[in-house]
Amino acid sequence: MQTQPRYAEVILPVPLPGMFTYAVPDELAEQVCPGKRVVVSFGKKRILLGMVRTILDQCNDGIIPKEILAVMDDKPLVTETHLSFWDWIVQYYLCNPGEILVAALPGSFRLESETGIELHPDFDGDTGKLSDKEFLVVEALQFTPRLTISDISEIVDQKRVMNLVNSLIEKNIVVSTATITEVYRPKTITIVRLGEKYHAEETLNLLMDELGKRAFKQLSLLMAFLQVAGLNLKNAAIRKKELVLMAGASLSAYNALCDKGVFEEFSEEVSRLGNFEAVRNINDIVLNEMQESALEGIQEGFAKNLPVLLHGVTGSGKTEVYIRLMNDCIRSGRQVLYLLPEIALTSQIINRLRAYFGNKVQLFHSRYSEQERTELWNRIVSFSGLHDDPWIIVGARSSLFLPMTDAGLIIVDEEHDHSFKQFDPAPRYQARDAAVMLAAKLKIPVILGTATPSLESYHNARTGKYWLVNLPVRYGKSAMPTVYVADVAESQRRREMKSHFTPLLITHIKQALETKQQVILFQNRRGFSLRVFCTVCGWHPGCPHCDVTLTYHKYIDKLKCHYCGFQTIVPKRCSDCGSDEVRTAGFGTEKIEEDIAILFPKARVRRMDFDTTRTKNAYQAIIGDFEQRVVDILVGTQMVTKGLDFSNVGVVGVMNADAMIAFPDFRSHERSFQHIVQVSGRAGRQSVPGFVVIQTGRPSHDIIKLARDHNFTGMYEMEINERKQFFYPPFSRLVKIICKSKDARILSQAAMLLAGELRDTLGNYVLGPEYPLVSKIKSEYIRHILIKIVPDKKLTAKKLWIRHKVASFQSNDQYRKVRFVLDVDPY
DNA sequence: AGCACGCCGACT
DNA sequence: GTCGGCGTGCTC
Repeated sequence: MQTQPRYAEVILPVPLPGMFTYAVPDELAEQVCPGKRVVVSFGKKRILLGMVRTILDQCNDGIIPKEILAVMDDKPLVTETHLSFWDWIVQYYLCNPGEILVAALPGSFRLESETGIELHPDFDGDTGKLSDKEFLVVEALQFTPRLTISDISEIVDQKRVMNLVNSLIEKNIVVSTATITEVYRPKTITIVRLGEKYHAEETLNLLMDELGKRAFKQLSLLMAFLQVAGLNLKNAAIRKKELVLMAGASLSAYNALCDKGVFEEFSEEVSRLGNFEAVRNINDIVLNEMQESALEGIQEGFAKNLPVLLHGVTGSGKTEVYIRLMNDCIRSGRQVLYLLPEIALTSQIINRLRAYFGNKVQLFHSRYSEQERTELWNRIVSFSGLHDDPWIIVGARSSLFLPMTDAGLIIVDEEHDHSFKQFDPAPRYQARDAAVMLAAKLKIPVILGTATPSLESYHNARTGKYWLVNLPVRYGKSAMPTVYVADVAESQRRREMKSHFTPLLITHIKQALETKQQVILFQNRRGFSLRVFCTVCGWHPGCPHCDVTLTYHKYIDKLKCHYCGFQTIVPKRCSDCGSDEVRTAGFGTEKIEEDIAILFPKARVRRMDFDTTRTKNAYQAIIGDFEQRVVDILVGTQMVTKGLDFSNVGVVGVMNADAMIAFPDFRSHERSFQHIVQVSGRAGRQSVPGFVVIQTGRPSHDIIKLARDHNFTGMYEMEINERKQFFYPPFSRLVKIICKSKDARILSQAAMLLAGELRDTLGNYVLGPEYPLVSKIKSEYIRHILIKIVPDKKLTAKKLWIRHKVASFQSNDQYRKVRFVLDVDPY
């Protein structure tokens, strides 16, 4: 016999440590349970939707709990396992539970109320004793039943409005209300049917004669309807939009027919998530010998209950292996979660998966609208194993929080990718690592797949924590691409460079275009784009709010800051020495796009970078065009390096490998290797032989040679030794403390002092404070303190200690203005 | 994070 | 007086 819940610990959508205890009123006792949302009052005015985490039968001393006001859900939205996963993230990544709630639930599930006022039911309409402003408010309330505080602000054109509101409340003229409204509405479409009267042939013929005399547009609407309906007059239903479009008629003609009762409108609920038919059979997938043995290897790892690291070279056919595993999982009645690092990749993979699994596949990522997310959540919560239920979720890192009730397999593709780590805002979690933890909690298998494993994962495989499976050969007839290293310095000396292209790269591009093959050009950073500088004194305009040089954007003919969005016109004169010798230099994707168009005027060039992929479908459009071969040359940033699968790429050019390698960061070599090998992997899939040209000023650099030879283990051995020697991950764990303040002096002081205090206990495991690469963003100065921790049993305790230390330091009166952000396992 | 409260300077 | 600005403290 279970006792009645008396108290509940509730997670609230606020960035505060810990949870809040609320009393469970008797009438709600049967409904309250972990994983359901509840309405509670928080602070003086706020009404919030929170998530019940635990039931308590006692309440801690010293707090007077308020009562839960209402329970929002019939059944838990989130399972106990997922809630315990949330607990883990809070503890491991040192964030607040509320931050996870915000990251996990679609906005519409955690709506916050806005306080408002309504007319008091007993108000007699006597406005005589009111001030002018009070009168304005009361007058407005005659027209709208409810006003929010900000509405009132606007009406009386005054910022502070509480005095006014309070006086109205005291006079019993208005009452204050706070309501929670759920905003999710299913999407509906309008369906048109033929009015019953016209089901009979005679009436219909009469009508047509009638319309034929003068109402031609109406007639054409009717004809269009009949054409689609065919013999099925009675039951035919057509979308209003389609019908009007087909007939080329206007809405007024359509409405006229509705008024006559010829057409009847119905509204029908439809999914925002689309509808897809499976067009291919799983059995058509024929795995080669290598893939078969990889599949066996994976199953062996599953049997040992170990996370599996699938190291398959680019183009080795990992996806086919995944599809087989997914199919097995689904057939055993369980769901699959397929994580990808970025939206750019989802659009390609989703098409491949939908061909086999149709509606069973659902996409999910941050560019989904609130409504779409809510619909998917609802469908997942009510998952019951039906044919069209969401069996396979393909998504970016936030899909880890989808409350899948019957998950049976997690796949993390491109596991090495850094965008699995969320940086801002909290929770700053690494989705790949979190996925391994989630799988452990769910007691289900997990695969991490990649052509270039992260050092961390590969180290785990070497030390027996993960199970390693190799897929060392490309699928089908394609061979690994031939990689050339082009010496930029040498070509410059010989004056053979054309813009930023070496003769070697140009030759290969030309060859590829002549044989109707496509080209991908990779330029590593947007930051390396055009800058404006004075040729006399070297002055270059920087952002007034950030510690960066402004970059020139041709399409708007302006200088722009990539950190805060600040824009300004290009100065005609140097503001330092006054000369008018202001020029642009450097090269970004935009510049390359421009230069390549001059070198190959007939080629169709497209650019894929941050600027050209802002909208939800922009990726898909560019990738689609490239797939359809509407584009010959694709110029892009990191986005083009990632797991995209094109069948006709003859040449890949790495425009400048050096900036990547020289990046001041202990992961720069690993990252450069990954980028070069990944982008090279886009070349020569299927039967086309592929070529890669890496342009560099340092052709003898180890990383260049290793990447040229696709020598992953060579890179691993070299880098892992460095990591060991300097005690970096995977041998240590890192916690970065990011210190921010608008006051540069206080910040320096505080960071120095905090680092000193930490050093007193942790010794030289504390590095810094250091100036980060960009030491000022949006008028805020920044310092980093880095702490290395031995990853032993005390890891969690040590992290908690750091958290407490920082919190107590922050309560120092002097350093109130400094904010400290903790980033665990930073990138 | 929000939100209220309280204190101070500016303005009708 | 009253309003806006901003620093401070609290939220079960």
